[in-house]
Amino acid sequence: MAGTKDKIVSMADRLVRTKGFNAFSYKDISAPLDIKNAAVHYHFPAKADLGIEVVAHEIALFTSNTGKWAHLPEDEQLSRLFDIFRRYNSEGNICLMGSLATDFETLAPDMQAKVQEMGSIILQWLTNCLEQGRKNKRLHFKGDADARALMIISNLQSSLLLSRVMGPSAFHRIADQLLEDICQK
Amino acid sequence: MAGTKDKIVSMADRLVRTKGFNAFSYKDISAPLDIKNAAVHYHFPAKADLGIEVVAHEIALFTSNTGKWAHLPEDEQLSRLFDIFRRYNSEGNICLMGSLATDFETLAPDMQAKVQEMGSIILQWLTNCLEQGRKNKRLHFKGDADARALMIISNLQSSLLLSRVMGPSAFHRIADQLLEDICQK
DNA sequence: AAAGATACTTACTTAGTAGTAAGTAAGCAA
DNA sequence: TTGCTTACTTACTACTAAGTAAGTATCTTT
Repeated sequence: MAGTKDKIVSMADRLVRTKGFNAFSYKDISAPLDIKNAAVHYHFPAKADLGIEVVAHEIALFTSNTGKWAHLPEDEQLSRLFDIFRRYNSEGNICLMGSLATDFETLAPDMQAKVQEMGSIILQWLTNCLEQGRKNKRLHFKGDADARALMIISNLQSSLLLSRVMGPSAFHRIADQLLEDICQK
Repeated sequence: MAGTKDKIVSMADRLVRTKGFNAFSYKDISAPLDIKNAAVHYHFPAKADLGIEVVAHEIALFTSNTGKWAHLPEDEQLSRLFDIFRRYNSEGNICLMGSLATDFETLAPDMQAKVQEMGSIILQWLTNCLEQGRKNKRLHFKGDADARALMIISNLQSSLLLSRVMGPSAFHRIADQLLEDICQK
């Protein structure tokens, strides 16, 4: 039996990705879970506490996933990352970074720090993956690996946003071209 | 004498780019302009009316700019587009599309339509610019011009978001790599 | 000078928001 | 059995949001 606390975090995650952090309220969480507003405050006194938990959960998930892929060739690892975003897209979700970066200036300092931590972790992993992949001749790109990592993350993030406005095919067209650019050459 | 209405739109534009559409209130506009809340409602009865005007203003600006560049070679036109984003970055602003795409699901239908219109106009221009540029051998890229246009817009948009979280150098590293990829080869 | 439009202000309503203080029911621990 | 903890609910405060109705000062037109 998944506890109330987990359900709240899961609900908040979904809401951040669909409506944005500033656009959802505790009522949006409490009503569907059939609990009271104050029950959410019991587990997460301030909204920032809930936001931090959502980000922490995402960091844990990312770390767990990339850990499982560690034995795979780099192009395959990259492909798994793309699959995650592909699923976000089909579910109408945007990525946490994309959503929270927009509202970044309005977030509490400790939540800002957590978002930055998430960014660093993702970028570090991707930079390493690209670097190793180029060494093993499985990936091909010009310039610094960390600049290229920034570009890829930026593209994945934003393609989900554009998909929402221009239709979901936008994501696939960007992702396919991106993979083609870097895997074959 | 710039009228109050223009000042309101300009203020709203800045607020959308810094805080997001859902995170600012009419008070954030009326207080700095030293007018009353209701004065903003006089010009823009509903918040969506103001949002639509902000987007319309951006469309007009974009059309005016690209019109002025029409005589330039395509790589130069592209470079001008990048300059605009470079200025956004140095001012700590994100682009309208990036900001409004995050909040897209929470926007009124007529405002959603206006955002989509803006997206179409920008993409159409960029696709055309890329296509012509490749024909004239001034730009070099693989695949469809409209997929590439999506990628570039997506990268520019999201690099501003990432800059906010990971530091402003993120934008420059992405933009420089992007231009290098497409101009020389 | 009179009538009307323009651009507001004053003063308000309605409907939310995050957050809290105090109480309670159920389970466990000594 | 008494006391403590967990996980809430009830009932609220303080505040902020968008939006409105009615009044006013200042131009503009006739």
